[in-house]
Amino acid sequence: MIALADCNNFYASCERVFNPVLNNKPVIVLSNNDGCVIARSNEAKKLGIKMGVPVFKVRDIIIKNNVYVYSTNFALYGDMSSRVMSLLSKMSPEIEIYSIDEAFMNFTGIKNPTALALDMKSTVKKWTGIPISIGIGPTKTLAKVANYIAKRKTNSGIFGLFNYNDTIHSLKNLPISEIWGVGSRYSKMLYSNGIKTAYDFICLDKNWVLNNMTIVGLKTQEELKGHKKISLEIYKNRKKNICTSRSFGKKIKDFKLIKESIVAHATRCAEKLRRQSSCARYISVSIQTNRFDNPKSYYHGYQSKIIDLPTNNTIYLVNIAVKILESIYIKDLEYKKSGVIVGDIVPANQIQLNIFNNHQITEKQRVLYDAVDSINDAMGRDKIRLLGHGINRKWSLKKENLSPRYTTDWSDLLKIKV
DNA sequence: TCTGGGGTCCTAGGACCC
DNA sequence: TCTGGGGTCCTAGGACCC
Repeated sequence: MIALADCNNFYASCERVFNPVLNNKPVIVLSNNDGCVIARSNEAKKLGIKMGVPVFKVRDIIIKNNVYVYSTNFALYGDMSSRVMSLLSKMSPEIEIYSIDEAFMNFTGIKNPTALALDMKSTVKKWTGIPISIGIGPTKTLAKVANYIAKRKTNSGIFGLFNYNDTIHSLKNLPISEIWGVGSRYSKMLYSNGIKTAYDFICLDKNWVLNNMTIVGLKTQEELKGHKKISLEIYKNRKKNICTSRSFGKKIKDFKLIKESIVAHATRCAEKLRRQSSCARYISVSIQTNRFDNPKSYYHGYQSKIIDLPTNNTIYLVNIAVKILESIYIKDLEYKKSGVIVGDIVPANQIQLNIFNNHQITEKQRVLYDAVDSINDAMGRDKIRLLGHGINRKWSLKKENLSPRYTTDWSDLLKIKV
């Protein structure tokens, strides 16, 4: 048996933990740049605020109903997440942390899975203040189905698919679009073929699924039938790509400002590489105009380069990134977004040395980067940075409704009146 | 006026090799 | 006029996830 624990309305719940005024009130959290709605409390969902909707489209609802609005505060959410995950992993050591607010756990051999799940739920609530739901099933995909039901149709927040009849009954009531692994494209395709529920889907011929939805779709179908095809990944693997990108606060033409953003993104990528002790062999830079403007004039310039020797050297990566930027930048366009991706990542200690290259981090540079990284960890991001990074970050984003970093910054500790 | 940011996996097709 | 058969590697694009 596999269990899936999922934090309810995670970001909104994090805001609530430190501000009880928000209890029972509609709360939403916005994406970077205060652009879209990316989390909603149940009360906000009831008001009809949809996931991913641009804020300006629901402004009237927000004002009319006194919806509490927050900018993203990832320092807070990341810290709350690691508290929740550490509690769960104590109670169930075989755990795969799947996302910031979800974890799969191996419940094989557990005599009373429901009791364990209830215990987890109350422990997490007591120690962190975060409400969670847990679904249990024979496969990951069925655990997802169970979690879906736990959230919507139970009071306890716990639901298990333990036998055949329950499972069939649940699948008959599950819309095809809610299946893990079936997104908007496949839902549309399946729907137009008369497939409306998860049950309809498992009745389909295997070959038809393979031909129309590749091996990935077939795995999903098998998992829904109770056959394990997606295994629990307990051991953290290094990321295969690392991406840093942002929309600008406003449209930008000026090469200098765009360059500053690319320097900042490449710097961040190098930091992320060093944090996981790895090096990248490939780097890609992209710049885009606003894709919501006239589609004919939309420009998305991107280009990648193979690095001859894998590296996590900030200065080297920044230099390549800027060179790539120079070759994709077109004058007089108004840019809205830029990004840097590094990939083909290898562990730093497994690099084949090459005497003709000298951008490998030397001992001296390693000491330098260790110092820079630890100062920035302690004092705040970018306290020490390359000059090309810019001073004002004029390209940077809007964050108008930011909550304090209650758990990660001394100056933002919650104040209690005595 | 205002539209997120980070990932994964699979496939088809082209370049190249013998 | 006739024009093989087997590989590998890389990239772009498309699907998905939270």
